[in-house]
Amino acid sequence: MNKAIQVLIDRGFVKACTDIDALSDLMDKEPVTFYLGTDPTGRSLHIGHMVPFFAMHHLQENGHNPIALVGNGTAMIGDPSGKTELRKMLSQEQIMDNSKHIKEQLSSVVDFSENPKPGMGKAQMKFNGDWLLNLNYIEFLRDIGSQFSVNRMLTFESYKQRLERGLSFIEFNYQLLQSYDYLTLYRNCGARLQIGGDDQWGNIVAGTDLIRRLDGGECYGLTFHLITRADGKKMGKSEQGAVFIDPELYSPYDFYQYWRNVSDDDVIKFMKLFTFMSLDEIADWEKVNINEAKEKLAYEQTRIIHGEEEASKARDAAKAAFSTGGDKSGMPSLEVSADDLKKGIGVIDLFASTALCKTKSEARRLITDGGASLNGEKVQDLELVVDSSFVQDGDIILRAGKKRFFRIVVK
RNA sequence: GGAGAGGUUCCCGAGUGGUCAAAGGGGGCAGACUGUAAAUCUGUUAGCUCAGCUUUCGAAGGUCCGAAUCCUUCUCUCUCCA
Repeated sequence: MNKAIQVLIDRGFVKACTDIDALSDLMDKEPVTFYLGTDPTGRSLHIGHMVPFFAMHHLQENGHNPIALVGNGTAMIGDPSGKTELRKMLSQEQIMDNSKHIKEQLSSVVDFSENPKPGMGKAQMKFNGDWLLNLNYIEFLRDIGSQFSVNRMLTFESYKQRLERGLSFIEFNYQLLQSYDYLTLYRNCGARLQIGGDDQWGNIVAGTDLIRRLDGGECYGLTFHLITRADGKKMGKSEQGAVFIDPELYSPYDFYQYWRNVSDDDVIKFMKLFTFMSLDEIADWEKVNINEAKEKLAYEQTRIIHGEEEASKARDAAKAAFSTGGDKSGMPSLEVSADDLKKGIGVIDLFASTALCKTKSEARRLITDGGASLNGEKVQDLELVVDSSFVQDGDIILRAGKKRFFRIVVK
């Protein structure tokens, strides 16, 4: 088996391949240009999106050339695969704005530099709007549409669910557009492989079929497991919503905490998928205390996404919160002026002004339930007024429940 | 175009004139137990100036002392027919 593919198999990525032996031979023979598409439907990617990009990283490291395709064209349509409902229509401006963010975010995992290190593949980024947005409808139907059998499409697993709940024609076209992407990248960039999550299987196979029919070219598809957590929840979803890559939407501290709190059963699996640690190193972590392994996982993952400095800050802040010592500065915080504090702030207002509680009712409830603490002391009184006398070492530490901390910094 | 069904609080889903801020489940939050894990049990889950008040049941009007529940118009979704 080809080395690059073996890496992906060993790390637990691979779910299915159109022809793994043929693909392996091809990759042994020459560097392969491969692509992965993402539709910019949100302002930020979340960690669930990242699995195939980590795979892309490993393939690049082994000398193959990635194309990150940003679907600013397909984002106008919406992919029905794996979804139960029609995607909300996005405006062109939103999509372009999203695309910009995504480009930056991918750089943490994939090296887009002009001159990558020797032995590494050269990566590029493409936008499918470049060829999709100005398509001529009639021409497209004649050239591409004629190659697709509706009967066959209807048998695809990805449409089954939607056939029951309703599928609009616009989404039914998605597969044709994604196939056309593949065809275009095959023709213009020599792409021979498309990778993606397993929900993309149908779309990917449709693409290889199209290329074979029109150009007689042999191309491949490789899909990865859709990652689920041991508790059955969707990867990348936290209680608050998606775990975004963008630090504005999801702070590095919370990001670190997300990984710090994964289930025992997921730790090793996630190390393989979401870090660049070698398999040998991971095997060593398997032997040590599971809690330390979680810390390592959280640190590594945060380092990759947010950088060394943020990762250390997040780790120190977590230490400060959960044990003693450590630098608290990475903890989510809010500045309050010394004057305001002198006057005193009601506990309810104080909690409600932080990310700990969204509303005053929620703050009231939290205190009533006995889940709120100030500097480690449980808040008993709803009427309590917090003033300067509560300040210790320049700040006040609020806590909701056992593990949500917030720092009030006096200015 | 015709016929029918339906849009309920974060989600699913009850509710057909007052006892409805709305059953039940899921999810979330909190408490107990723990290892910042899982499982389990308990409480809680619209907002606020919180034993009171205000805004919610697709939208806008109307009937009534009183509507999520009745009427009118609009709108969206689904199913069947052409």
